Amino acid sequence: MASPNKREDILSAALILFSERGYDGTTIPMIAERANVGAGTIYRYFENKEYMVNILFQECLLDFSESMKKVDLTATMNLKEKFYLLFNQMITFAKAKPEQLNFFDTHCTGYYLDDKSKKLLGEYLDFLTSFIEEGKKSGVIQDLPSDALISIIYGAFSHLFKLIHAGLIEESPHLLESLVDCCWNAIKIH
Amino acid sequence: MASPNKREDILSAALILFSERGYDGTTIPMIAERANVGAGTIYRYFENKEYMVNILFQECLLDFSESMKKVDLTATMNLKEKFYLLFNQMITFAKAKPEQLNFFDTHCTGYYLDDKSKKLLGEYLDFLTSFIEEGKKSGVIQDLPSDALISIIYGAFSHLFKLIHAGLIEESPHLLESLVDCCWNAIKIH
Amino acid sequence: MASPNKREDILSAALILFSERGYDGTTIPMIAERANVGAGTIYRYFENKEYMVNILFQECLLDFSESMKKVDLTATMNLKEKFYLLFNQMITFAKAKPEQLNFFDTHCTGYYLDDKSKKLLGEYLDFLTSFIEEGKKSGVIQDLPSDALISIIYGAFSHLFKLIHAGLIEESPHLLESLVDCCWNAIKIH
Amino acid sequence: MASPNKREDILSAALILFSERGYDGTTIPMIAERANVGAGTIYRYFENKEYMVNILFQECLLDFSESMKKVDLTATMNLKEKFYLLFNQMITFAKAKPEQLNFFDTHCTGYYLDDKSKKLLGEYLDFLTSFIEEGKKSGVIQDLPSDALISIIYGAFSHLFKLIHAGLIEESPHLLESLVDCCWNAIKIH
DNA sequence: GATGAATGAGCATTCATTCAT
DNA sequence: AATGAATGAATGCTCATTCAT
Repeated sequence: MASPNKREDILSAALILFSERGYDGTTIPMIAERANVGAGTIYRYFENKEYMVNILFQECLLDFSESMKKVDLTATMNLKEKFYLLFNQMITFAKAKPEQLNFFDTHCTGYYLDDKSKKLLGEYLDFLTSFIEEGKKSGVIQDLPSDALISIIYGAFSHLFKLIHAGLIEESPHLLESLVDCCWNAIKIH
Repeated sequence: MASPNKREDILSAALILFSERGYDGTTIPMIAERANVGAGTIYRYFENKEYMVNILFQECLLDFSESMKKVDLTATMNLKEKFYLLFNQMITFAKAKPEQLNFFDTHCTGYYLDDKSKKLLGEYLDFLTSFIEEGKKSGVIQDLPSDALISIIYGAFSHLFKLIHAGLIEESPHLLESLVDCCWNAIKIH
Repeated sequence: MASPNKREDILSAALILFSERGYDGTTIPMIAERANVGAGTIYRYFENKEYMVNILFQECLLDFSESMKKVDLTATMNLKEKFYLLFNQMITFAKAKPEQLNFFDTHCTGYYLDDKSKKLLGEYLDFLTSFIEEGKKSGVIQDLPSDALISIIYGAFSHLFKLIHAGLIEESPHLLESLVDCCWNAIKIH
Repeated sequence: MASPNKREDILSAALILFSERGYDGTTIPMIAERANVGAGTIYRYFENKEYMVNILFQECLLDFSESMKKVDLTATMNLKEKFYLLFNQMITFAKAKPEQLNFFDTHCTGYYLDDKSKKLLGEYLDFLTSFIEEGKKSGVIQDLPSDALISIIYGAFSHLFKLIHAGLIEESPHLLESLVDCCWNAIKIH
């Protein structure tokens, strides 16, 4: 009857509520109710609400970045091939865990993020940056600041998935295939 | 000494605070202090906090959409020319009123938005949609759902400006010119 | 209808409740109810509960020590005369403000007292000490540590008044006159 | 490894914590941690927190009063000799079990004391009273209410030991011998 | 019109107590 | 017998809102 893993129940509930209503718009009683635990139980697992968002943020980010780093980029591939593999991995993640993406997106600039969360975010961006730098060096990606290029691609990607997740846009294989093309066309040298 | 237009002072203060801390993370006393008015004064101008976000949202959106609709698109222009004009207008708006863009972006899916706000948002999207539809008909824009195309372009644009506004990316004329190209390349037929 | 001095109402209520139930046994709602104010109102006057006890403690102690320092000790008096004047002043205070004495007595070793409260307490004890020292030098008071002598006298005095205040012992002019004698006999050289 | 007597461990921990922080300032988890038992274990030995203070209070008081009643007062002694024996027994107890004295002192007026605790306290006071009455009859102790005289002596004694226990006054054989004299002088007929 | 003192509902958090293991 | 995870009532405190000035 009792769930064997209350910690996960709480994090799942928090993930969805934070995504829907934001950090300050979500109350501990809301999380407790959705997780089917008493309000006090939450404090057995998380020191306080702020620690909780940060842990959730870090777990989401690690999950996402590990998924990305898992992509097998062999040396013989050209950059476009690598880009497509990475981007498709991002799509795979977004389809599998839309709430995580949404949560990450809406909380990555929160005033409540602690140093560890910010550091982790920085590290992940560095990984993406180094990929883009490689493309610029080999002359296939436009010569714009790497963070700007990442921002453009990630913005397009995440905004689209936010609307898909909200049910405002219908997902289709064709759309997702085209999305990769769109993003590649946005940054490649013509 | 006293500001002649307290209503505007309040809205300006709210705009910035809502952008930085979100709706629920912003308190009426915070707004009152930043606007240099008493907390009670806010209730002379706005029925309550929820009405206030909605009015602010609607004013921002109207301001934005009027700015877009003001662009003079003469019949002789081709679609790319129109796109560039519209997009550059969006950039002009973003540079002039970065807080408004940021506020709009972070609040357009808020659970507290009322019907009027949602209706206005829909109308604005329709305007953009009809533009994209035109491009698809004339065979210069890819055959993807219009709202998806808008989402891609708007996502790229707004995410970049969010980072510029946060001081994480440096704005430059070259970057902004290239941004239009990127977005056009993302959706045009190659 | 509304009391003109809510701060005093709150402090009075807190004084009595803290005396009766201790710091931790007294809740903010209890204080609010007794003071006839809303619970939130208390926080307009006191940063938090801990600040409140400390302010109350300091005000009580200042009131008490000012009352003692007000006693006119002319140079021509001998030490016994001075002792009787001071002790009677203490009794006067105890009769006028029994709750203050009781509160002071039960809270002067509280773990929640801040540095300012402790400093004030130290200064007051120094005043008493210097009086006792004078008596020891002039050979009329026993040669024991001054703080021990103070403790003996104050202990006898405060314990008796605690029971009087609790209604367990009946106060009478004769008792109070005798109390001074008892205390003087306890410390004088025979 | 496990203590053979958890009940005593719990009472010892509670005694010290209640003395230092008061009844309401002490939590069950605090007691459990200090006693090296699980929080739930406490409820095997004590129905609830309130029963626990009362049992502790009663055990302390019985311990104290038995120690006092154990003093061998032979019929041939005069009252002063008896007083000195009794008082020195009190000092012996205070030196051996300072926490018990301190706990007793700070909790004997607690709102949470039940009828049994109050009855026991009354009985103990009656014992002391009858001793004082004897002295008054034989004309060596002043004619003041017995409970007042007890209060004066006990107040002086307990206050001094509170400060000794707190480390604010240094204990010395001379001080303790003098203390008896002080207290006797306070109440005897001169 | 403007204020900010006052309020109490509601928040994050703690803690006495229970109970499955 | 002993534990500590789980609970929810109750705490200290905040804040949207009201209203007397």
